[in-house]
Amino acid sequence: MSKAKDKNKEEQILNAAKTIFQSKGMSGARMQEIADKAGINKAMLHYYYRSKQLLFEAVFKNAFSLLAPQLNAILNDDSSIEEKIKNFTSNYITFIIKHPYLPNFIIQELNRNPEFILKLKEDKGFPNLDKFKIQVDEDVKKGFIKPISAEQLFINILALNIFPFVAKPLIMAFTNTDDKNYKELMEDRKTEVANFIINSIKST
Amino acid sequence: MSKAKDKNKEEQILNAAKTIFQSKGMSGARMQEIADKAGINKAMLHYYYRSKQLLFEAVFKNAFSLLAPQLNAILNDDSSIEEKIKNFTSNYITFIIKHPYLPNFIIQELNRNPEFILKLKEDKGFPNLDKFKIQVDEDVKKGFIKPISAEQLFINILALNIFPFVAKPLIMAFTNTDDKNYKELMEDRKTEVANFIINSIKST
DNA sequence: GTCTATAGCCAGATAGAC
DNA sequence: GTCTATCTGGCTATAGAC
Repeated sequence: MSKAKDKNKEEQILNAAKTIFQSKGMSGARMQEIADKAGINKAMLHYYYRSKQLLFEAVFKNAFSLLAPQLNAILNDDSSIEEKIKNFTSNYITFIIKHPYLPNFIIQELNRNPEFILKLKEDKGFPNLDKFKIQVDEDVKKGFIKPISAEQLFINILALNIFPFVAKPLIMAFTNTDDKNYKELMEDRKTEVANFIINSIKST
Repeated sequence: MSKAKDKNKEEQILNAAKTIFQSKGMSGARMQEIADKAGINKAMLHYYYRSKQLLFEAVFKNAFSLLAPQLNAILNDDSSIEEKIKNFTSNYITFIIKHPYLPNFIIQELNRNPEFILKLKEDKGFPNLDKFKIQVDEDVKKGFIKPISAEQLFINILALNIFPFVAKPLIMAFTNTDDKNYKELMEDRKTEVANFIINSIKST
């Protein structure tokens, strides 16, 4: 039974489904478990969402729609590269600390089902590198930053921000930290990551 | 039916199981599918490995034991930080291009089953940061590299190397690349990533 | 060791009463 | 809209012949 103030049943179900799907994946999740968590009957899941597959897709799209605006922020606003990196890193890590299962869920299910991405790409609002690419290329040309392709820089930014959450158990094991220490590491990264990137690309 | 020259049935099964488990995960994999791929009867899987769970654990340990030595290389050899980063990046990316499902598989199943890591940590040969930490701290103290904690540096190295493979579908979608372009991007990273890291940390 | 047949269970989906 | 009961199929695992 999730938080009391879900307006309607549909939302109540969606929230329960989110929790279960995000922690167990499509194939590991059980409709019964979702029903229990939502505090309703299993038959109602089918009444509202018809099938497990459709319920899953609703959850997935919802999850992705939370993430996409975060990316668009870095790609499409008008600030300098350096500011973009600082803002994105700090905002993104703050955001993920609140939704820790999100990136792993999306990555996981896209790997199982790469054709999903085609549907997502149709939506306007799907992150697009065009503007960012122009900006990076210009800054390189003007000598503001060291030569780097926009694609590689973008991959690096994503990697440094997202990976530590996706690989949490691995990282905790390697660095021999408990949950509290891990949290501190991630807090530090809100500024560390931006510095790391900017140090690397800025011209000397 | 996998490559003809599996010495014995056990290995033949293990190889088939590896393929299926790595692409579908524990809960998504079907024993029948593994049997088909191995070209043998479903009952034989149980004869050799008793249960799906045990077969899975065999595959998982096997996968992890491929990855661990790669990490130990960077953590425990005697070269300089800069050389370590260069060697690791180039070797690791070469290695993963050959085993693309590996990191995702390990990360995925550890997230579902964080207690797995406890068993792995018991093995000697489990990657350990102690030596790397001493080296980084000394280099920082001597002013060879900019101040950074060994843990954060290690996380960054892992992130930049591993993430692009884990998030392949996402990255292909964002950068609008096909399989061929993606491969080129990854090839470039064999040197790009090391440069990116070294640029960031080396003293000016 | 290898195979066929089947036990036994569990999960998604639906019928139908209320 | 909501619930109970049940159908149906698929999956792991094993019994048992060879």
